Amino acid sequence: MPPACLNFSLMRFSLSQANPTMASGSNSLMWFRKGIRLHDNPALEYAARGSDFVYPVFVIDPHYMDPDPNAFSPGSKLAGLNRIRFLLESLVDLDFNLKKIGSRLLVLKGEPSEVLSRCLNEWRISKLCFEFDTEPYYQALDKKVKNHASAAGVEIYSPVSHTIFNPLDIIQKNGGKPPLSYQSFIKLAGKPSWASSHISDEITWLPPVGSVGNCMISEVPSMKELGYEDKEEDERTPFKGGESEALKRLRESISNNEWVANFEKPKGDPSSFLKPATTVLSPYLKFGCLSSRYFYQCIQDVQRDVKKHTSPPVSLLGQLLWREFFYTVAFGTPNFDQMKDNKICKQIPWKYDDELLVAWRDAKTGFPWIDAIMVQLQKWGWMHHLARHCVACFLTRGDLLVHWEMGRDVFERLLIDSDWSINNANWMWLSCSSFFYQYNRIYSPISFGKKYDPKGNYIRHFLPMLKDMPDEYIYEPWTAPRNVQVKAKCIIGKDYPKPVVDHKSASKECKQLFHEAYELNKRLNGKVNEEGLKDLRRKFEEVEREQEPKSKKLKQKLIG
DNA sequence: CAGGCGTTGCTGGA
DNA sequence: TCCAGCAACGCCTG
Repeated sequence: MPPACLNFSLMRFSLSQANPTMASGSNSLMWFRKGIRLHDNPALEYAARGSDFVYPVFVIDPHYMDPDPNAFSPGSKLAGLNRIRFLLESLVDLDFNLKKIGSRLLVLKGEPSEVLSRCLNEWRISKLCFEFDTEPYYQALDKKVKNHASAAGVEIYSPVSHTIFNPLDIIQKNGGKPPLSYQSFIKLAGKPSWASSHISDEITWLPPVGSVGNCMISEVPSMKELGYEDKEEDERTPFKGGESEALKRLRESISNNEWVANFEKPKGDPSSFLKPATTVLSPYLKFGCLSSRYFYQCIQDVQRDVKKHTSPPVSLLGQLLWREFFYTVAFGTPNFDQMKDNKICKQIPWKYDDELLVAWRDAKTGFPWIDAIMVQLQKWGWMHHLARHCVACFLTRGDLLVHWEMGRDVFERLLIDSDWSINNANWMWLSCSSFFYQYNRIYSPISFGKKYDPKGNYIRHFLPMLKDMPDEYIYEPWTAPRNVQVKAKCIIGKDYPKPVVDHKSASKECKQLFHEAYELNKRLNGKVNEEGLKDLRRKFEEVEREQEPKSKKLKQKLIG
């Protein structure tokens, strides 16, 4: 069981007391996974306390980092290039910052639990320290590692520091079940125990790294050394990984008191890409380059200085609490990343349609607003939150009825900030599978973007083939007369695809399907089996066939 | 068991 | 910029 939320007073004194002359003959291993930072890092501070030598380790898991030529985009089996590069940049920065305080990062390669077992043995480690992690992958891995370590008599310290609250505390407070709404989460969570005190400053000293013996250690590898072709000329994410970059970004964001105080998430402009409407601190929180607790305190300091400010859920602080909420539900819900056997997930007869999925994934839906967002995802690994809503809604409950798990996989791979708990939660939210159920509220792939960017600058940037399309057709280029298409050097159906569905009829069908699927879920109290879903899908396909001639005619008319 | 409420819908009108 | 009307869900609270 993870220890309860941190005692910050302990952390404040920890380093000054870690005096090398008082050495007790112990070696510590600090295992970095997330939490790639020196500030507010209780596991690292504990490792430093009273140790002769501290071995800061990062293990490169080939499963996560080796190139996979069969993946749909360049990268490994699980991550696209942007996120792999972001991670390497974060590690280089960590190594740099460790070197400034007399240490360094030791990079090893292999299955993490095997690598660590060897290290514990070779370096005669007495304390193994690593941040507690709620993800199923780490839960399983950490169990293995803890078993190895305990058998070898190694002390384990695994504090909760990736989140502000300990998800386990919240779940216990709620009678063993995670809260299912933001408001009930807020009530349960209250204020962090350390809200009125200040968390510790950055570490200024670490015990040296001991002899590495026979363990194969290296510097942080480059993309090339990992086997990736990393062409400079490719458009890549403008966001650079690392703690230094995170703190710089944080300071820039919070230096504008008024902006912090008036932040209202739903009012941001998703089409603003040169100057994003949000902080873009999410990738740094994901990898723990930025401490969520430090961020929380910084926002609080700003709010104390201003007359009035926005409140959760829309405020900046509210965004951090969304993260906490989703981490808590994800930790307390078995099979959180799937529809089947997931108690909080509505059972919907989704399609497993590869053609539709690929059209969406590869920015070929024929809806410029949707496709531009998907190009930004591929190139930058980041889009505004509302842009994510639009494409997720379009793929699932709004238009295509493709399974949310298929969209989730694409986001998980390509986003630099993809986070297991938050990504799955948001896909369930947007697909009306959990948390949010108003399936009649559908984002229009045409008019939603128009509200913010009537001239279509965002579309023109990410879809250059449409750059000369007149404003009045930029969101619906298939309605442009032939001569306009010729003049814009963009023939619809040749230079840019025709729309993959007619939004009006597709969204109407989606609402009908959801009406029936919800009814079935209600009647069976959520226990819908595969047979039930099949029936529903069959029934619905009949409706689709009946409506097809009509919608085909309409489509033809639209396309001309 | 009913009523209030929910981070971010759309259209059309003032 | 704000509003009503649209159609209407489940969760939480009393």
